[in-house]
Amino acid sequence: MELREEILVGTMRVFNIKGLKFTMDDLARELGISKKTIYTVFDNKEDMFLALVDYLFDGIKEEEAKVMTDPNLSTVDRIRKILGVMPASYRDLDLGQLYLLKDKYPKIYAKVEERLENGWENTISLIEAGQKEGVIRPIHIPILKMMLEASLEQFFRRDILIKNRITYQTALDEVVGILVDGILTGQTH
Amino acid sequence: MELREEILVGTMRVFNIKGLKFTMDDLARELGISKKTIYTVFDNKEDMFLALVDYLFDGIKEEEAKVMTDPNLSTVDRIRKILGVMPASYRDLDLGQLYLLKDKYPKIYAKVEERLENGWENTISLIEAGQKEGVIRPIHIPILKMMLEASLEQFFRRDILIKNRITYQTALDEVVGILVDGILTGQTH
DNA sequence: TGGAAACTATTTTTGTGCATTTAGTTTCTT
DNA sequence: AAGAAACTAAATGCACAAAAATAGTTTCCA
Repeated sequence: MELREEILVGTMRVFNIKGLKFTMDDLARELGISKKTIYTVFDNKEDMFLALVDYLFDGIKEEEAKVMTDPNLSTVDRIRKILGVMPASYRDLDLGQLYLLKDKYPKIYAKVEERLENGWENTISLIEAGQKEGVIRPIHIPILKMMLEASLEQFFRRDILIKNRITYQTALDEVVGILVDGILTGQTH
Repeated sequence: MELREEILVGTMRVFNIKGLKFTMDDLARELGISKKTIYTVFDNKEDMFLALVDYLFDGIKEEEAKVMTDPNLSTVDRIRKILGVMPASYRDLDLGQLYLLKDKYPKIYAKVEERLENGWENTISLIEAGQKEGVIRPIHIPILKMMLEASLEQFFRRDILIKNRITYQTALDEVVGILVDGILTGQTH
């Protein structure tokens, strides 16, 4: 792994351990390199964060592209899979936490916001396709989007998963399942 | 309407206008009565809040009782209706806001927490009944609970409803609809 | 009886100086 | 070329006092 990527991955690690208030010294210690080396790659902390956001979302886009181009999947299959892609990457880094950087790093906040918004383009086009096919009910897509995002947020904010002994993956699968299938049985697919 | 109830309803109004930082002077002005009169009914502000919480939840319980005892409804009908009862009362007062009183009025926080928890007893028993009947899939009820609560919270926190020109009632119906039916068409009920 | 308004004891908020922390640089060393 | 460590300027946090706001009481008046 190249140095640049190593630093970004290390940033995620130290971010998850120390929270959003990690210092560049923390990061250097975590990586076992000196700050000087970090600053040979990135001009400043903000640039590093911005690169991290792109790195994360590019990974998501890549996974989404796989789902979109897989010829063996139906539209509904694709929706079911793609609804899990973005949330899955939350395991690497709680993107919601980045929102707390709003005051200190407004640029980062704007970038996360923008990429979270654009990150739904594939999903939206799939749902619209599904609606044209007649397999998806006419719903307000922003509401569905909001329900998924809000549910994810709760996984981190409250200790609901720990309390109920549910793993993140199980919970995520169930949330997507409820959104797609609802809670009723006896469906015709 | 008796004085006590008038004060509680006025508290909701002023709470929704001024936010959680309304003063007793604000309330007296809103009601067109003097503080003295308020203090003839309630010993202090905290007691008034506690009474308000009970007032709200008693209203919810009442609506729920109607749903539970209506002999014309199936279990699924009941679930669909009862999932809307608690959220509907959020229109009167954003209960989520009361959570912010945690530091200043821990007693109120505890009461809201306790009543929100107990408020799910009817819903839980209905879902369990539905699961026994085989009409509801085996899901983790806490996750469903969390999804509804998290979605509601978003209605108030973000301006998503205004942005998309969706009324609260429409959004609420759609959230409940998605939770119960999912987003797929072609279900057998 | 109840409203208006003045009053007071507490709380809450605000501003400020001081100590600490931290981003980014520089120096020295291997 | 890269690490360790010292360094600086700026940001942040904190203690504490002054100022403002507010809960609850009291007085007076219609």
